[in-house]
Amino acid sequence: MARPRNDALHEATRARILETARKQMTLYGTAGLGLRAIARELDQTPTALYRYFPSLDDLITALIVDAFSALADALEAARDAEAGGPMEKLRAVLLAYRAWAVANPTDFQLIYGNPIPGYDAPREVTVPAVVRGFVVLVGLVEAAVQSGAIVPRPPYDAMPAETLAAIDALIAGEGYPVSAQAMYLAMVAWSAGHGIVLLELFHHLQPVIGDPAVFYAAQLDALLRSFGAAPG
Amino acid sequence: MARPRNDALHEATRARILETARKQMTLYGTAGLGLRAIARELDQTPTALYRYFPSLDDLITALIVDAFSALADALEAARDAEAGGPMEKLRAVLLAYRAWAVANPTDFQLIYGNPIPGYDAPREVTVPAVVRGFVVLVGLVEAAVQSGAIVPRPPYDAMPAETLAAIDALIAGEGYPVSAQAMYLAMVAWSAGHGIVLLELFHHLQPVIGDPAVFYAAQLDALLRSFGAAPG
DNA sequence: TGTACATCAGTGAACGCGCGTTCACTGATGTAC
DNA sequence: TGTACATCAGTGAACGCGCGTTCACTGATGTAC
Repeated sequence: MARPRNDALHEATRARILETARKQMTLYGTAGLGLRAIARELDQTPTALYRYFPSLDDLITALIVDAFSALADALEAARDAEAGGPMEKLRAVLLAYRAWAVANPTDFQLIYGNPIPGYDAPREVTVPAVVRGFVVLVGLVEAAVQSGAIVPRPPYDAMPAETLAAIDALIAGEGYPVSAQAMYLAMVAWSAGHGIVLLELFHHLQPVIGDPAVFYAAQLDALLRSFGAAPG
Repeated sequence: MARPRNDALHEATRARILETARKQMTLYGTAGLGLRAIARELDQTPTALYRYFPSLDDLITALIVDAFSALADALEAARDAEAGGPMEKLRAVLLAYRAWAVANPTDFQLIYGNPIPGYDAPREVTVPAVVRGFVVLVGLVEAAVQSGAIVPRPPYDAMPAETLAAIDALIAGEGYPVSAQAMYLAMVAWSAGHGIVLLELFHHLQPVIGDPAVFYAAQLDALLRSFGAAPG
């Protein structure tokens, strides 16, 4: 080939486009994303972007995958930075979940909020990205169960038979090396944190309870205490 | 006046417009709402809608207020239909919260999901609509506390000092006839349910735990048990 | 050392589309006199 | 009983705008010979 593509430069421009897209998204919402607006901000022709993304939908997919990866990075970093046992690491990871959402509200809306009209995420590329973050959570719950930090105790010592059957089927089907109880408690913790984060993000919490960080930490500690151990 | 406006007819047309808007919203998302698209669906000129709404933003505001009202209606109906004590009524209301969201996913996204790009909700009209639903929840928690069905018990017997201060300030400022503890527990229950509902709405729950209704009911019972009483 | 040329990043015009809102209007209708 | 007219619902053309995507192109650049 007579003129090889400068991969480093190409990648850098691609990153600049995504960065600008993220900025636009912050200003105009996830549904306000547009190729022309991004190009305008970059002082470029709209058509120039087609060198980097075959279509707007592909650009959105890249944004989504990046967001899931960044969230997973944050969760892994929190886990590895915490020196304590699995219970303390679990606490750190759930705190990091909220922290990331608050620091990156638009990215959080992109991956966990309303779908973008006319856009359909290709599952084969987004699902692995979701799983990576969830694995951090489940892994720590499993470790806490193994170490005896989490002990079966009401009301979380049992789960509905139907729920257990679904989890068992998933674990068997995908070959995940975790117990059904760990996966169940991970979902319990995730959904609990998720609810607070979303209410905070759209300002439904603050008028009542003040600082959401305090409220979130209190709920997290209450939940972990119910799981069988006092918070670290 | 020579030609009085037929108020019933006018109101009926207004309702038809809102109904069509809701249908469009279901198909194309909350951000896909458009005056022209609604008019097209109604076989009318876009300008005809200006007889009923001064602008698209006013139409969206009407949709939001209606959605909050419908949700509050559903919660009140669930409370009044349940024959048991405050604890049973509380459980019924929280089940109704999820049921309404699942039955009206787009309306739920409209009021609790991503904001619509370029639209700003007028707080003086939306805030009272939000409050009406929340009052149902807080009222029942307060009644349960009064009746002794909810008793102070770890981990929900206390709350952070900062949270208590914020809630006290709100209660004093607005003159709500409830205790801080009741308002706190209402927020705890709301955010817990909210998280499950949103994960279910965007299909993050189903691949793991199967039927969200079962999971939701189990979490609800676990929470109410922690509040101090066995579920009805 | 010089040159042909494949490939690169990016341009500029154009396509067909949908959008919210304005304006001047049309025809129907019910009331006041 | 008849008529003028204010108000109604709705029309149709037009405004200026932004959108994603196509197409043929320009000029630079680095390699192969």
